[in-house]
Amino acid sequence: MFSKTCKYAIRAVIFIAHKSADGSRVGIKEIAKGIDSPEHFIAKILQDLGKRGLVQSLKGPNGGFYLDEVSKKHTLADVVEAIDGDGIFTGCALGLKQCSEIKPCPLHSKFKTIREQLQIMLGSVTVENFNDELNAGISYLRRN
Amino acid sequence: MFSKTCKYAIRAVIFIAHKSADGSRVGIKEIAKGIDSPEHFIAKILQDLGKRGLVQSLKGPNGGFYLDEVSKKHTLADVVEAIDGDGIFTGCALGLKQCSEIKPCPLHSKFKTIREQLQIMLGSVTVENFNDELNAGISYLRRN
DNA sequence: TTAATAAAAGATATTTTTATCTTTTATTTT
DNA sequence: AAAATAAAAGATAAAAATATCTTTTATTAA
Ligand code: FES
Ligand code: FES
Repeated sequence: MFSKTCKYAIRAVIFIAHKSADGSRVGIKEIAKGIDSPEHFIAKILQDLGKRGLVQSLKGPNGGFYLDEVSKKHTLADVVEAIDGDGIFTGCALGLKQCSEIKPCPLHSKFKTIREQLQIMLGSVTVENFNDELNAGISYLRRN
Repeated sequence: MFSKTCKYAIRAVIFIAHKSADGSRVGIKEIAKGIDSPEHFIAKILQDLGKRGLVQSLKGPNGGFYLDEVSKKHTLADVVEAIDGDGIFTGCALGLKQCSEIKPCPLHSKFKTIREQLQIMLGSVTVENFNDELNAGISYLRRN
């Protein structure tokens, strides 16, 4: 569904939203531990998300990653698109060069419905939407 | 969504079902052209599907690939599972080691619905289901 | 203003996926 | 039986994804 990179990215932004909700910043080590990802790898991913304006960061002591008011409101669809591109929302299920109504693949009509539902679902939740349930221990960003 | 290998595989089995519906066999070159895939690569994939009993083949003149009565009835879910495994049907959207109700990721409940719909959709169509529409030129297995 | 901290940037390495090429085996036709 | 055909098998290669390591830059605190 999503690339491994994208899964890490989603977990990371949700984690940052959660941990920096009080205005503080979260370091890369804490993030890596919190979402169970390779430290240097998630660093690269966040660097990329930073360039795209999906996360903010500060260097030096007390530095780390955080989200400004705009970033908090980004949807998971934004994150997915930033990392994996829009192929998942627009591409052909069977890999035809072009998904289209005019010359559709055999799966087109049935697949389209599901693809749209995925897009609606991801577009309807912001990265900060999960803060409460993470606090309450109702959902998790890592497993043992 | 699916690996490139899996997309080729699905297109190939649908193509074979279509072309061998009359009891004949289809050669690897015709398949590769018909679904616009690298010839040697789809050969490897079909070799694999052959071992798993999802396609049949015969060597020598008039040889090629075909589907027996059982194979024709296999669903696209069977093909996907043979190539990509069941991760798409059972795995966590965010890559947690285990998808579960007890310690779910933030996306679990919403994602589960979509994952199930995908499984139902793929499980409800057999590889031969598309023969008529392919004949009628209503759907396609390649684009220019 | 020096030392410590933490991310950014750059370089390299490993693994997995995708693709290609060659040789062998099975089958059929002549 | 020999020649031709076509897939199976094996070996190699290229590309992409994932992961790690090192150096640099920015920021803060002592
Ligand atoms: S053409 Fe394949 S999904 Fe639209
Ligand atoms: S735990 Fe993530 S989808 Fe079920």
